[in-house]
Amino acid sequence: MATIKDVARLAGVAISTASAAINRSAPVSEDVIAKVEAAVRQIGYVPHGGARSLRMGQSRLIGLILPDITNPHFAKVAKVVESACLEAGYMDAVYSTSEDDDRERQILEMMRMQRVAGLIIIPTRSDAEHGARLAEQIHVPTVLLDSFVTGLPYDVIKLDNVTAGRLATEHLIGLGHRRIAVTTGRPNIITGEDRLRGYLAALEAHGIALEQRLLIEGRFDQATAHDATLRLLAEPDPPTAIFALSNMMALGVLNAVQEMGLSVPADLSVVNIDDFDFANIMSPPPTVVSAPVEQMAQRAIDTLLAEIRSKSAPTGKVELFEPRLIVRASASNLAR
Amino acid sequence: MATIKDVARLAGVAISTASAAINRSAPVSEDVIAKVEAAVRQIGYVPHGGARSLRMGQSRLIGLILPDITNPHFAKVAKVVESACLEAGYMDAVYSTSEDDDRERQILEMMRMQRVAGLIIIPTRSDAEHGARLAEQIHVPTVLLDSFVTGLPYDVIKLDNVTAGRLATEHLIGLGHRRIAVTTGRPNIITGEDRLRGYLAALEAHGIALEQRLLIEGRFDQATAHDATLRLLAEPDPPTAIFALSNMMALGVLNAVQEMGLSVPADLSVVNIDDFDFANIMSPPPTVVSAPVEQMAQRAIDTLLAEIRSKSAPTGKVELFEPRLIVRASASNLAR
DNA sequence: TCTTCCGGTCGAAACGTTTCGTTTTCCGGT
DNA sequence: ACCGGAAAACGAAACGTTTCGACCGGAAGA
Repeated sequence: MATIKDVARLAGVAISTASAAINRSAPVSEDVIAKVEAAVRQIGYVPHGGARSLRMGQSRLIGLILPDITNPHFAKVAKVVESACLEAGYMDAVYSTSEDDDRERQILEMMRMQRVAGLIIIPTRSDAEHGARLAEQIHVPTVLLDSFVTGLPYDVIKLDNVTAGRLATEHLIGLGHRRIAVTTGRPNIITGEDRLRGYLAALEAHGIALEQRLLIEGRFDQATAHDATLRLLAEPDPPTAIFALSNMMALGVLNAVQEMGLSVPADLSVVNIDDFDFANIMSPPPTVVSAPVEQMAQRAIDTLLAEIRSKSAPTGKVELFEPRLIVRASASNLAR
Repeated sequence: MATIKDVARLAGVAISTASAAINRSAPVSEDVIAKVEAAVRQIGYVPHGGARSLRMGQSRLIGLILPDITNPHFAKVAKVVESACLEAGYMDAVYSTSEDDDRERQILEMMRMQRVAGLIIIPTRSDAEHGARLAEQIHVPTVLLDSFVTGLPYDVIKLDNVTAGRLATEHLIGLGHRRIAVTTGRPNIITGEDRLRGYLAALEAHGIALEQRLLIEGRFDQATAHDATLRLLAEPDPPTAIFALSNMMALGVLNAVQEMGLSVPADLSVVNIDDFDFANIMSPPPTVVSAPVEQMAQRAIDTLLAEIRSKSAPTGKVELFEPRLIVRASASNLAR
């Protein structure tokens, strides 16, 4: 395969000159640039990324670590990041942790092996212990997306989850609901905790007592939300509404209701966080609290790129994005 | 950062011995292995991927190039490939072409720069010209997924698209439909062409004349299918059924029908290829022809890995997977 | 006219691995 | 006690870049 040596020989210049011409990293005369570029095209030269990263101490690779690429929410993030990277001359390596700590560790190790220039992480857990472990393994500019990990000095981009939780809950309360169940994620995931906090705040603001049985601990996935819904609706005095903390959990709830031969919103009102692309062909079109995913992702990659380029230390700033309530048809006035 | 040199010094052995111990690439005594591994752990040594790829001529990276990671169909492929790679000690770099030739070219160049060990491609086009261009840029083991590109010697894994098209169409015909529109992809995408071929075969087998106006050329996306549906349904003598060639196009059709205040399947029957995860909460639950995406992706990465390991030339074999008709509620008997 | 400086070019070193040919060590057989 | 040979360990070269100091010639300033 063609190397820069071949280019240099063909162009009749020194290797270092060819390098300078290709990268515009030092003054080179016009005609030499022309000759070098011609040579590059002629032999189809493509720089060796490995050699480059060896010499320069870091590669033009950016790592994106998220829970599950299969979730449309995260797929959107991946797409935005990819585009931005490509534009900036970087590649990105996307990895799904599947919410598994070991896997996250393994991925982080591969990232390190590739000497990635920077990292965007949506971590599996937000507790301090996990944060410490992460910090130990990470030695490059990093931006935390969606989730804040206590004790880590990195920049954070996330939704105002407390407000999101409050918005959803208050909408249901405004509709007359009092027994509102909520499907949460595992503890130690700040996203979930904050949304729950918003829920609790709304309840309290309206003088509604919290019922522990209505708090369902899941794993942000479809299955647990599905099962919990089945169980909850079979109880005496079932909830009249469910607030699902994520898109996947909402799908689980909706499925369960449908399986039981009940219907939304007649038998149960549902609100969730995260919009769906295909919302208008769902039955019913869901009322949701949506997050500006793409903008957040864009901000994350912009921040990271800036940090990489400026070689500046992370500011440790937390940037909040505002959620928005979109009223459709999955939540209705409580019939009495 | 720690290098293998540090490991060697700490373990009290030569660099080459440390390397052999780490990679098990040459006989090393038990106690030396133990010492080296201890040293690795102690200083947190992680090999430098770039240096490795420089020396070995290829990296432990596998490229996955697909149309759009945001499409759940492709996201599934990405997930399967990622898992398999990780298991085999590889990393994968996923890229979306957005059906753009230039972008595909740019991605391919980055892949080459990284000296990827292999490639899985779902190409944007299937014509010979494009194939030639591709072949020119690719110099590593490659597997073509979903799509066959004429003139390329690589292994191919794909759905039996002709049968898929026939299955869908025959189901509609069996329901009494005669005016069946079909939303296709751009020409030169073999996937679409084959599915269309199945449609035509089914029509012919049942003695139904083809109406050109019912052939809608799209780009496998939601928007074109949406617009076409709007137009088609406004015509005199509109189709009673639509066969959507992809999941995204089906979404477009469904949206359009819903917008017009009509309903599926009462006013229009719809069948499409590719199932939806959330099928049972769609209204109506769609009748589809589904493809075993995950199995196909697994087969693709297995084939690629085998090829990389054995350093054998590609067999150029085309492997077909069978589609399956799943009858739900979006297609019904034609009321007369 | 002599010096200074700068744009342009060059050569060589260094980055961290793996690999291959060579040397050392150790063992069993005579 | 010695030899032969296999197993284990070693040292050095090579992979393809970028970067840095050195060099050269010509223009500008004295």
